[in-house]
Amino acid sequence: MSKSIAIMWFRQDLRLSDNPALLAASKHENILPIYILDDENAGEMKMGAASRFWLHHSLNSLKSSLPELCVYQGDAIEIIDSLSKRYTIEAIYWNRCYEPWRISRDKIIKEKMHKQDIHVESFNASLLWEPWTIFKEDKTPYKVFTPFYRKGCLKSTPPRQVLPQPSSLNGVIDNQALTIDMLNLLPENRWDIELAKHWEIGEKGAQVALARFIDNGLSNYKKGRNFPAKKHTSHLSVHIHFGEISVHQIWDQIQSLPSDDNTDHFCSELGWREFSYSLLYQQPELPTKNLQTKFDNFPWQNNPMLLDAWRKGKTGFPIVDAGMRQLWQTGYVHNRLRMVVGSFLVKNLLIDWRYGERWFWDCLVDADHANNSASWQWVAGCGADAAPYFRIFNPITQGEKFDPDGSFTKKYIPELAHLPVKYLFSPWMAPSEVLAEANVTLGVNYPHPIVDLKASRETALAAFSDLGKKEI
DNA sequence: TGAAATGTTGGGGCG
DNA sequence: ACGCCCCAACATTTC
Repeated sequence: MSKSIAIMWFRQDLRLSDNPALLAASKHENILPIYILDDENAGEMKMGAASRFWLHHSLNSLKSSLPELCVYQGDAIEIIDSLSKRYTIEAIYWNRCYEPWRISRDKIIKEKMHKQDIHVESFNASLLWEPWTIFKEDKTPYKVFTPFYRKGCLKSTPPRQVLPQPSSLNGVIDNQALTIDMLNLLPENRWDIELAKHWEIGEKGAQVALARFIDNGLSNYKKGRNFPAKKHTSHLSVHIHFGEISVHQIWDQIQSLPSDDNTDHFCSELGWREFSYSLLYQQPELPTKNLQTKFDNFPWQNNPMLLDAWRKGKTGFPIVDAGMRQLWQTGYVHNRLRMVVGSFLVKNLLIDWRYGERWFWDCLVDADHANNSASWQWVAGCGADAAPYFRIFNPITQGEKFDPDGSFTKKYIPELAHLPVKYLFSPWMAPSEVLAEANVTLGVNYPHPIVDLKASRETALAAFSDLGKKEI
């Protein structure tokens, strides 16, 4: 007789606290905690390189806090099937994920297990409000953020209570499981070593990040969040994405503080995440298809040279390059700069937002399908409740406004470190003696601007305006 | 969660 | 003293 077990299937919930599926599994005598790297079902949506690096460390962190963690690689449907043949399974527990490919895969597994009379139970661990519960009065989903959040979420049933960590867990080892190292999640040329220095990965790191944010960042969040050189953003996105901390835990702690503009604003940012998930749930093709179909006719240029310069942070526009180099060096970009570099790619370079989405997907440690695709559609102007297409960021003005002393830009572009702030965001305007004094030679140690700001802006606006005419 | 173009106002220099 | 012009500074409109 094979051993009788309950399976706790970890996915995007790599934590012990406030983990509903784990708590349910902990009532069983013998638990097999598993993680499956399922690139097969993910297909094009499989995790990018930066995410894999994070996953590697997060799994190790999780494993060290559990009696055991068994990892597998491949089609989750087959792997769970095979487990069901080798063990007597009392139950399978997991927390819900919302990517379309996972929803359809999980549905198949659920049906298969039901046929074998195996109890399968899924829980909500990563959204404050389930996307199928928030609708307008006419029963259709919200398409505008503010009413979605204010009338939909805030007026709905409050988020569930935070759950305690299981008091005890009896882990079982499956000798056919792989080791975490065998998943090959780390890159061959070890850029991950430098990246790792910027982060504390795992459940403990997530709690530290939240505490640090509440102590230092939150008090001036609303204004401070716009300045990349300041430390007023939470840096929680990646921990939330991997479920090292739950939004319920965050919401709960912030709501327990005296309410003000800063706490409200931060909570509304969590609301944007809910909104993105709602959009993805209602529109599974969000990552690839313009929500506003008139953008299907947009005359993208998709010039590979320009795309390459953007990726490498060599556009000749210092605030853009600083953002893109921050992405490459740390796996993260400050929110203000995500908007700046996004606007620049789509509107000044006329490159399809999907190229930006793919690059971010590969480079961001917090790459998240719902957030990434909803945000790129927002920047491009083709999404729901999107920034209007004519809102084109001026990288000079944005630099001057949001990095006024130039410290952020100079950190990531050391070759401009000696340039006076007056010319830092537009080095091509600097008199030649100023450039010489600062040891800057355009075209040699820092690029000439790859486009003309004014002309490219006008081209983009004209292309967009044509779109409107075709529609009619 | 823009920016540029255009419009308006009011203080000060100047004939 | 007065009108005229210039032009910041701010407001509104347009893309």
